[in-house]
Amino acid sequence: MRLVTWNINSIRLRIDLVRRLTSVMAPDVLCLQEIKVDDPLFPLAACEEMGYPHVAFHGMKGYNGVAVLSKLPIDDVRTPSWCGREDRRHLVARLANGVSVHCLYIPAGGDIPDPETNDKFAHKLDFVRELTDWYASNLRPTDKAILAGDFNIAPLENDVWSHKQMLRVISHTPVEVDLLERFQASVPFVDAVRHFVPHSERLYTWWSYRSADWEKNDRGRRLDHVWVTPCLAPSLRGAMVAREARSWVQPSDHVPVMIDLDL
DNA sequence: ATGGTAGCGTTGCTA
Repeated sequence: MRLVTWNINSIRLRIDLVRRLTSVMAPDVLCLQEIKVDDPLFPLAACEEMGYPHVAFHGMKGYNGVAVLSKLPIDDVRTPSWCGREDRRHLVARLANGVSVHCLYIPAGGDIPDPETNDKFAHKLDFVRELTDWYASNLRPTDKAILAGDFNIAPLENDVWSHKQMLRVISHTPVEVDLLERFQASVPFVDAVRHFVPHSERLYTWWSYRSADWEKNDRGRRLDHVWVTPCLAPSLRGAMVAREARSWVQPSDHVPVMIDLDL
């Protein structure tokens, strides 16, 4: 089974890029974040035409929103919400092969890395704490589950272009990296991409729209992740970050992340 | 220290 996750930054504006991705990579399951569309306007027919008859989506007008496109039947869909908000950042699709796919979009957290003065950062930290508690009590290491999405946190030194300069920049601050590590340890999850790419190797999935010449400067961050439960780790066969998608016409600022499993 | 771009949907919010 091949799974790809991608923060698409508007599924309607970039539906042709979704088409390009699915024809090039042919995932069995595609997790999308920031679809930025209310459910009645979701491009369901286009997804079906691409070969994904099973689609679950949970969107809202203008912001956020997540979707799972699948070639395999989806037996059950859940859309948890956190911190008392209806943010539409989380969708759990149970596939007919017994694997649960958890599509997740963790809040970015704003600019100032202080939860006392920045409500968005406080929300991000609370969001991860609530996820940690929920997964610790609801998911076991023997459950077949994949957690994929834009986590908006780059945990490792080589997940950012400059560890030292990023320590005070939201996405790489010690407090959120520590919370993400606790979250990962709660099940515990296996980082399916770093399973194949050594920690000593730089790896990014996001480059800001604001930086000119992103490719030359390469000031990226690894914000997008795929984690699997321990029982799926022996089935992992490969992982890849589709960096070339950042050069596509009118690209997302995130690129697709892929894993292959032999179930 | 600052500002840079993009999307949504109307002009400010979010990333």
